[in-house]
Amino acid sequence: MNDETTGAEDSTRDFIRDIVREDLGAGRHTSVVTRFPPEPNGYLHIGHAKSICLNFGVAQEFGGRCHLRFDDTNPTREEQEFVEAIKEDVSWLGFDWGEHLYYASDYFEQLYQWAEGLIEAGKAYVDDLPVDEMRAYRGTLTEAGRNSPYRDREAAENLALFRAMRAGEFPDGARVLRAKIDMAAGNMNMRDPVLYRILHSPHPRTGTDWCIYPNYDFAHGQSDAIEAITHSLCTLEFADHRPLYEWLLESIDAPARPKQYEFSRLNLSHAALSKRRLTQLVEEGRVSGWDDPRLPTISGLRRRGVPAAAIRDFISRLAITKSDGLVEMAMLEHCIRELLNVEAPRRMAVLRPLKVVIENYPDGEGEMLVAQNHPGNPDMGSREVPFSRELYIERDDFMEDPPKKFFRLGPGREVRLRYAYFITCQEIIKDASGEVVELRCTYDPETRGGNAPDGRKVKGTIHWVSAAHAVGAEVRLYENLFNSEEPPGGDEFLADLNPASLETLPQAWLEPDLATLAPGQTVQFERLGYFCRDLGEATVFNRTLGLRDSWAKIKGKG
RNA sequence: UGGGGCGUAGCCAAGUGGUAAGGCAUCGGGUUUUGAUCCCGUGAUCGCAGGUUCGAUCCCUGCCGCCCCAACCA
Repeated sequence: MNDETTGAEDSTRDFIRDIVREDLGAGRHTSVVTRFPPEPNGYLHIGHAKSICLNFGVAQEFGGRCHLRFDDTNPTREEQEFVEAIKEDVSWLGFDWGEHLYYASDYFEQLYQWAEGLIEAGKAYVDDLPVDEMRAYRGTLTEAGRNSPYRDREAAENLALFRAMRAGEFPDGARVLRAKIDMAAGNMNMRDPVLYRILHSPHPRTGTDWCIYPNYDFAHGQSDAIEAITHSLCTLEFADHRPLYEWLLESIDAPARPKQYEFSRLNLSHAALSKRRLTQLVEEGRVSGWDDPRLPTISGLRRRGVPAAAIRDFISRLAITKSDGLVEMAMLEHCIRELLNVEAPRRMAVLRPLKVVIENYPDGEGEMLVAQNHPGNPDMGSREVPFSRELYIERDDFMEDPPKKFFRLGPGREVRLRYAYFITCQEIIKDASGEVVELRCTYDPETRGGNAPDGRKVKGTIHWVSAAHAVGAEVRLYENLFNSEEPPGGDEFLADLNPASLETLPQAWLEPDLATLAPGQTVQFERLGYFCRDLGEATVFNRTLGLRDSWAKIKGKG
C-alpha cells in the first residue's frame, strides 16, 4: 500500500486542531493523547474513518499518540469477532496504535471502586424503580422529573445494596446505581443518570467476573482519565453528555481531566451509515455480509477495491465542523477515481461479449501486440496482448443503426481496436430472434498498432479480447445501495433499497494477463472502469467504480 | 412550550467590520489510440427582518428553519 499520503496534512486547520494547538502553546499539555473508542458490536464504516483519521491524525501531526480503546461495557451485544475486524480495519486504513490497545473492561475494578466512592460521598444511590417507572419519574423534555422514592437512602444502605448487586444477589433489571444530580435539569442526562445496571451476562473478556456493568457515561470519561487522554473527541450527539462527563470526573476526583469536544458525524448520500441499519441489512441477508462491496463499511470498501489512501483523501477533504450535512457520494467517487487513475494499471476486458470474426485475417494464426500499462505513465511499462482472427468486443460498442454522434462500430464503419488494427464492419449475423450474434469484419494490416500510414483517422477506439486466449470470469457491477440521497427513517429505508445495486455478469472475457492478478488488486479495464479480483472468490471481479461516462449523458439526452 | 448544536452557491466548506478562498457536482470549450485522464472557462443579494456603523456575511436584537436529547445503548 502506498502510504505517502496520510490524508492528514500539517496544513489542516479546523476548530479542534486550533484548540489542540492553543493548548499545547499555552502549556496546558506537554503532548496530545487522543483515542478512537469503538464499541465492538459491529464493523467499522466510513463514518468511523472520519473519527479515526481525526484522532490518529491529530496525534500524528502534533507528535502525540492515539489509543485504540474498545468501549466494551455491554456484554449483551458485543462480540470478539468485531474486535478483530475493527483492529484489522484501523490497521488497513494505515493507522497504528502501537502499544496502546485498551479495553474499558480493563478498568472495571477501578470503575467499581469509584462508584463506591460516589456512594460514600452521597453522590450516587441504588434505585429499585422498575424501568417503566423510572421513565415516568424522569419527566419529559418540557416537564421536570420527580425524585425517586429511593433517592434518599443512607450511604451505608446504598453501599450494602450496591455490593449485593455486585455479588449477584439480584436479577437483571432489579436495581441500578444512579448519580444523584438534579431531576429538574433541562439536560435530560443530568436527571440522575444510571451508572450501573445488573446484567447476568458473561463478558468476552472478563467472563463471569461481573454481573453489574457500568454504562457509557460512567465508563467513557473515566477511561479517558485513566489513560490521560487530553482531548476526547466525539460526535455531536454526545454534546449533551459533556456536563455529565465533567460532573463525574469532578466527583470521583479523576487522575486527569480530559476535555471533550464534539464534531459532526459524516453522512454520505445514497448509503446507510448507522450501526442499526448496517446490522439490519446484514442480519436480514439484504447484503452478503459486513464486507459486501455495496456497503460503506471499511471491509466492504476494501473488498470493492477502494484503496485506503482514497478513503483518507476523502476524509481529508471533509472539514471538521459542528454543522451536520450530507456529503455526496460523488465526492467519495471522485477521490477513488483520482487515485486509481494514477495507480491502476490498464488492462482490457469485455463484459458483455459480441463475437467478431476478422475475415481477412489468416485462420489459425495469431500475433502479440504491445499495449501500454498506463498511457499516462511510461514507467509502468507495457505488456503483450494476443490477437487473432476471432475476437470479442463489447456489445455496446456496436449499433446496427447508429446515431450520428455514435463513434463506435456500425455497418460499414471503421474503428480502431485499441493497440491493434483498424477494422471495418462488413456483415451482421443474427440469430432466429433477430439478435445480433456476430460481426464479420475486415482489418487493415497496414494499421498495426493503431495508426494508419496514409494518415486517415477513425472516430472511435474500442477495446477487445482475443476469443481463443481470453480468460473467463464473473464480473459484479455495483451501484448505490439506496435510490435516495437520504433513505427514509425507520424501517422504510428498506423500501428504498436499489434492486439494481448488484448486477452479475457471468461470462466476461479478460485478456490473459489478468489471470495472474492478485486478489484485492485493482486495475482499470480500459473504457469501463476500475475492477479488482475478489478477496474471496478467485474467479470473481468486482467493479470498484466505472469511469466517468460523457457518452452516457449524450445518449441520455437522445 | 425544556436543554444542546447548526444555518455562506446543488453538496462539503474558508473567511472577516471594508465589500465573498478552495474542493465536489453541473454546464460550455480544447487536447486525446480509454467518449477516461488532462487543460481552460462557468455560479452567492453570506437563513430572514430590524438596529449600530462612513461601511456588516462578520457586532446587537428579534424571528424562521434544520439536527440531537425523555435506553438499565454507545
